[in-house]
Amino acid sequence: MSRKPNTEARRAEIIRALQSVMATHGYEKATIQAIAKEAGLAPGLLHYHFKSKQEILVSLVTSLADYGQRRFEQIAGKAESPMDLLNAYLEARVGLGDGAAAEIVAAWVMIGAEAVRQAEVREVYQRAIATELELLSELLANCLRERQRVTTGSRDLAAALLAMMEGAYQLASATSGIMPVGYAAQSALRHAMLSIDAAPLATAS
Amino acid sequence: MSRKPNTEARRAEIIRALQSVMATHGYEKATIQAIAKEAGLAPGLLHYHFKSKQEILVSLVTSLADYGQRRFEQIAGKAESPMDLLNAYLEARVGLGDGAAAEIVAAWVMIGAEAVRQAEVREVYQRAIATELELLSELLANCLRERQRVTTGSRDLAAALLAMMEGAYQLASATSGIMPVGYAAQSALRHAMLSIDAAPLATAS
Amino acid sequence: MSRKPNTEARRAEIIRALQSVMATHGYEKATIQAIAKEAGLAPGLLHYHFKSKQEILVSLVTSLADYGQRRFEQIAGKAESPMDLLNAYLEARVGLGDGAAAEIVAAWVMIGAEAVRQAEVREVYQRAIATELELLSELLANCLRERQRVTTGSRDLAAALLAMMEGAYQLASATSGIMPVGYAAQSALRHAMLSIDAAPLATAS
Amino acid sequence: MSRKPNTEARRAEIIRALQSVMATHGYEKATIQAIAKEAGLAPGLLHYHFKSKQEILVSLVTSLADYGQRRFEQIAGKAESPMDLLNAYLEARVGLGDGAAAEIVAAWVMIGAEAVRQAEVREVYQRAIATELELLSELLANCLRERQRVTTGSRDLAAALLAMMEGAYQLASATSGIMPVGYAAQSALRHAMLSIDAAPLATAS
DNA sequence: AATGAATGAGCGTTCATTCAT
DNA sequence: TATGAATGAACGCTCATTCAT
Repeated sequence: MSRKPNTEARRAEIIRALQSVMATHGYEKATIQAIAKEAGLAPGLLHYHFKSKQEILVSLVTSLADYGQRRFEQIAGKAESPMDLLNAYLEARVGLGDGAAAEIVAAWVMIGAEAVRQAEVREVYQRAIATELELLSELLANCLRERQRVTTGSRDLAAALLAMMEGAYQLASATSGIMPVGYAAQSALRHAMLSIDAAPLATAS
Repeated sequence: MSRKPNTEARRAEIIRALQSVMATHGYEKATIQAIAKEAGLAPGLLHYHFKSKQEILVSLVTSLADYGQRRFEQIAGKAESPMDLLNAYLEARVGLGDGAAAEIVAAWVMIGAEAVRQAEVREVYQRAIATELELLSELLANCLRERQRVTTGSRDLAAALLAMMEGAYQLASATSGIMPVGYAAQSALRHAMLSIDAAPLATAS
Repeated sequence: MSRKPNTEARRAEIIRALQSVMATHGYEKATIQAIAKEAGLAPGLLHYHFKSKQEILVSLVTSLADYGQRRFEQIAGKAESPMDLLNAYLEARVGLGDGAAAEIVAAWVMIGAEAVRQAEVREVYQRAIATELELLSELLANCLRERQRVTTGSRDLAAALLAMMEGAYQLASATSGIMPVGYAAQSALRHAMLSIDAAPLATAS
Repeated sequence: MSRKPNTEARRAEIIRALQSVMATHGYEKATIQAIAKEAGLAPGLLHYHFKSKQEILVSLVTSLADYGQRRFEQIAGKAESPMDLLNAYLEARVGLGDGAAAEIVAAWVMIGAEAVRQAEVREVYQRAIATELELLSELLANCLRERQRVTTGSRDLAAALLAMMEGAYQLASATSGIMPVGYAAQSALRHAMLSIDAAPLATAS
């Protein structure tokens, strides 16, 4: 007899709507009214499901981080070698082709800017970045190990690749023609391979 | 009899104040009141010297682009070889150490986000990025030529390096410890050198 | 469950408040704050029900035009002869006696001035005037026909009478004693009757 | 040795500039900056020659009233009969053909609206209207006397004609095609003549 | 759960007026 | 006289948030 709570579904709709509006209008101009309209909901409902506008943003950040994780795991399922896994990761991050991806990428750029100025957003953003860094670092280390190289430089290399991907997001969103997102995957992979090959051989201890 | 115009000086002060406030609060929260306070001016005066808040932002973008240009030329003056020049460029872009640099870097990240959503900002941002790309591309081509390599990949390599630097700006501003800006210069240089060495030799035709 | 919309009622209140404030302070000085206070509403609410201040003004113009129309129809209901109808019209337009009328008249004068400088207001103002002109023209033609006169001059006469009424509004609002509004009805009627009598007889064809 | 004061010339320029700007933008939007630009003067200079913006407006009203007076006297110079004089008056008031006239007419409409809400403007506006009324009344009385009619109705008739002219200004400024200013002169003259002819004969006492 | 009206602080911008030069 | 920078109050408008229904 009790009503079935649909809070989780509603929250997801709202988060999704914020992502969509943020992609083109930024966070400040993503008004509650605009998000509600995008989601097809009454404005008042948003504050029923979320305490504040910032809470929607924070939820979006974790939501996007989770989405990236799932996407990688999905693509990685088919991979067998460490190199395949690395490739799968880069593909999951920057090898996005369709329109929905452009929205996600633009939204992520906006999130990055908000992370600079909002401590609460920064916290969850940082956590997401740190997780990425760790994952990528591990993937690179595995590649290095496979080729009998020392793994000391894997974290620095991961940071460089991460920066390249984030920068590609930015350039892809704010310019046209100069740097398509998809192109970044190749660049990153090439950089990774060059660096792996250039790494010193691990001596048997 | 008549009063001397001081518009140029005032405009510079205001632009500088916007940069400072944007670095920590973003563009939307960089209110006219806040900028005026930072500049030590009356709020109304800002609209005497600028038509709109957006005009201040656009001026800041070109101002920062010019600053980068001058900084490179200054550092490049001492350089002799193509490799030195490349190094000087990367140093000018990401080898910033002092506090003022962090402000510039953070402001540039905010500008990048605004470029996504404001056409007028995007235009001038794009122009700045294109100029950088061309310059860096030329520097890389010179390095390639010096080592008798084909220069076909120089533009793609330049784009990758540019993305890496922009991404480093973002990560440096929004996270701590993960990726210091200064570190990006080394990464970029290493990537450049690896790529140059890996480029095929130019055959005498 | 859901709340009932009350937009139409609120819009009417706001329009009414604008009319009241405009009558004594003009359009520019009829600030959103002042209108809100007059209506007993929070200032922000005005922009919830209207997109802009100008939209309130445009709504007021059509509202007043409609009111005039209704007022005429009401008075005209008792009329029987063409001359009675003409009299009813003039009465409805300028034979206003009570205090509410003075407010309407003054507001209309302000609207006239705004129509000169705001294209959007001019458009709806012009439409209202054109409707009046057509109606008055028809009423005059009927009077002329009843007396077997040619109706060729009816439109010019209508324009002259309309001008006289608008001018009476202006003089009644801006001066005291020189031209009471109510007096204009008599003048206009006299002018109409003289003109009708002076019109040439329609010859049987 | 002493500098030749040019205050009067400057004041005239400023008044003229206000008239020009008011005609299209109204009084509130006729900013000091805009008036100064129209006059080709520095903004600060306006408050050197006038105490306030309102003082410029008041000066404009008297200036326009004087201009009308001079214009009538000029045209009236050639007139011989009372009827010629009446005709000359109406011609001077509404028989304006060129472009400068449209500006004056529109400015006068704006002044009329300001007179409703500003006591100080109303005062001088009222004085101008009263002068007009007296003059027109006298002209009509002369026409009536010439035809041996009683002059009792001359003032009421004058008021009606004045209203018609003011209304014609309004309609000519805010609408197009419905009522050209120039047309009002004929209407008014016809109305005057009909009324004069209809006035009862003065009996020899 | 859901609606949509209501609130009021704060935004960018305008502008009459003042004033140092 | 003349200039143009400077001031600050007030404007129309936006918007996150609250709340009665």
